[in-house]
Amino acid sequence: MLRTHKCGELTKNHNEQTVTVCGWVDSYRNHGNLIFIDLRDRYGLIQVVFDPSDNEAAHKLADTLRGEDVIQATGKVDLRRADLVNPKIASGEIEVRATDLNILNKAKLPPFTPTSGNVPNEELRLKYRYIDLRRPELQKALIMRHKLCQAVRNYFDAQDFVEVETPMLGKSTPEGARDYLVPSRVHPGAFYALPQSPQLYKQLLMVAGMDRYFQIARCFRDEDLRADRQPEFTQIDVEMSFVGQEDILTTIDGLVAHMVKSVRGTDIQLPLPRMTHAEALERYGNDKPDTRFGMELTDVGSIVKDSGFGVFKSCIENGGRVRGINAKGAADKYSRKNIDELTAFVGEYGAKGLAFFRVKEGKLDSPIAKFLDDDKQQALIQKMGGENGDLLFFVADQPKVTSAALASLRLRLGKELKLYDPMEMKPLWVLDFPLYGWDAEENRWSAEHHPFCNPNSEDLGYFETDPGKIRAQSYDLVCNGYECASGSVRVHDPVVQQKIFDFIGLKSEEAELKFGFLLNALRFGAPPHAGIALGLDRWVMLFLANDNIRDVIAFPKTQKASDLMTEAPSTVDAKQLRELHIKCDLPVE
RNA sequence: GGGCUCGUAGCUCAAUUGGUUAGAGCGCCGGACUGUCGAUCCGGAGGUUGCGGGUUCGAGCCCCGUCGAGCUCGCCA
Repeated sequence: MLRTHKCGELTKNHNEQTVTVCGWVDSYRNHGNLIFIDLRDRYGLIQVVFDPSDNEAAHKLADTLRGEDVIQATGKVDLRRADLVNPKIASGEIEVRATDLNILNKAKLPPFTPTSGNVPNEELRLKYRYIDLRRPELQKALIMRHKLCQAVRNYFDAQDFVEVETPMLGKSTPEGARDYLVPSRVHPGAFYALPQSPQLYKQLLMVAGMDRYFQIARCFRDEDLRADRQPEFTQIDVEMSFVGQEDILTTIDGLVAHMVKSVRGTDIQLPLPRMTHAEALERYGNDKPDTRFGMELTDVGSIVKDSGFGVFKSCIENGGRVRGINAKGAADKYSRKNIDELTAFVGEYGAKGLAFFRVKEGKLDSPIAKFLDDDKQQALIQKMGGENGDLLFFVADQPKVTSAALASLRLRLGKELKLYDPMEMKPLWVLDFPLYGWDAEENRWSAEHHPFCNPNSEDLGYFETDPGKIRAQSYDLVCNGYECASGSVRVHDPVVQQKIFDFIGLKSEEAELKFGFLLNALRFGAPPHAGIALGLDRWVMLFLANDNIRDVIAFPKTQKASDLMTEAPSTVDAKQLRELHIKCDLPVE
């Protein structure tokens, strides 16, 4: 060991002890005859003092120290005089009077100073990620991530779950996200796919009788990225046999409570609230509601359908809806210009306009208020729960557009008006998702969750009449507007599974080819089973109240899925390609 | 694939309507200094304004293209 103590662990209890510490030079203050170094490691800072009367050579060497140099210093821990205590750092009551200095690695001038407080642009941070990761904030995120994983493993282990590793090199399957492919050298022209999730393997583990499985599993999806999406991410993957939906919900309720307790030290009330998919869409406009604040969507179609405002009226006549939200007390906080910006904002979701009214002296104040008579104005104010000073927004459009536009507007206003505490966590279950959605592009029904999800037994009659009405035995766990877990009761009957493949237009030969192993397994004694997967990255984000997934991943990729540090992906040698029987057909400019 | 924002010194940013030699703070280099902790003081170096083209008497600023980063719609069972 090159050190006897960590920088951040020294306290006044170590007074008079001779210690050796190692770390990075965080800052230096050179007074000529007296040199102060703040030495940093993962655990904190300690001030090291070099006095020529302690050791002239060490003092002389300390004169050359600069930021981010890695050093080893030996000396006696000394209580600081009361007037010299630095309350800003944990070890501020003490310092190390160095009698020896060893420069372990003289650092080049770094492209940025990780602990200066001004954070450089992300491009630079990602290129020099190893320097960026010296920032205590990122170290905190990685440590929390580790703690969370530990809590997850403890929770499941205590309940007889077994963590099983499943293959990274698997089979490409239709449905779902685009696969990352890995060419096979020994099977010319054939490819493995990296897992989008261990979905099929975990079901096969149930057939194998593992009964209770979990895995902290890396998953890969080759789709366009977002602030909360990386091409490779981590799932807490769970599957159980001989259980139904209720058992999964209860098990995961317990897991969430355990995670919150482990990370935050606080208790969360169980069971977690539940809401149907239909209710979420109606009240919040999306299937992942942020329930930390109100401002729920209100339908005012019945009031405006025969009003003098043509936009509202014709919208209703054409099968659309008029819905609105009430930004309490925001009438003076949004200028005409701000509202124009909001109009453009909802335009991104297909809304052709954004009607707004300020509630003023008990009436509506707006360029379009004149189209609504007194009775309608009063009815609107009442329905929206309007009070003087409120700002009402309405979108008149096709139902889906009103949902999407108002859901996003609500989130934006909630954030801008600071309607919630960013540290608060409000998880809830969203249940009764539709099993199928109409895929206009492919002109067929397709599975909303995945094709292994069991239909709600009450809805089987809709297969022939109205497939969009079939509810799935699936469930999402939503927290603060993020989908952070998703699962379902699986099909364990090969006949039903075949029927579903038929229904989504997967020809039986193709189903046999792509999923034959699953259908086969279901024929060999498959227990009823159900499962779920939690997005680990998103949970870490939630616990840190962070909205950027890259800040909770040690080595993340950019939006174009490249690694700025290693410069992956990259071209490879012609020899490698030949071995893989691959020729590149690059796009021509 | 579409929309929007950004790119100026090592870093964070500024630069009036398109107008002289592109500035500041931090950092860096040299010097001074025995109690600092965002040390202080004195001096200094540091720029192909991402790249390419265009408009103009004149471009960091306007236009077109391109590269990169971010946000987002589509996409993500």
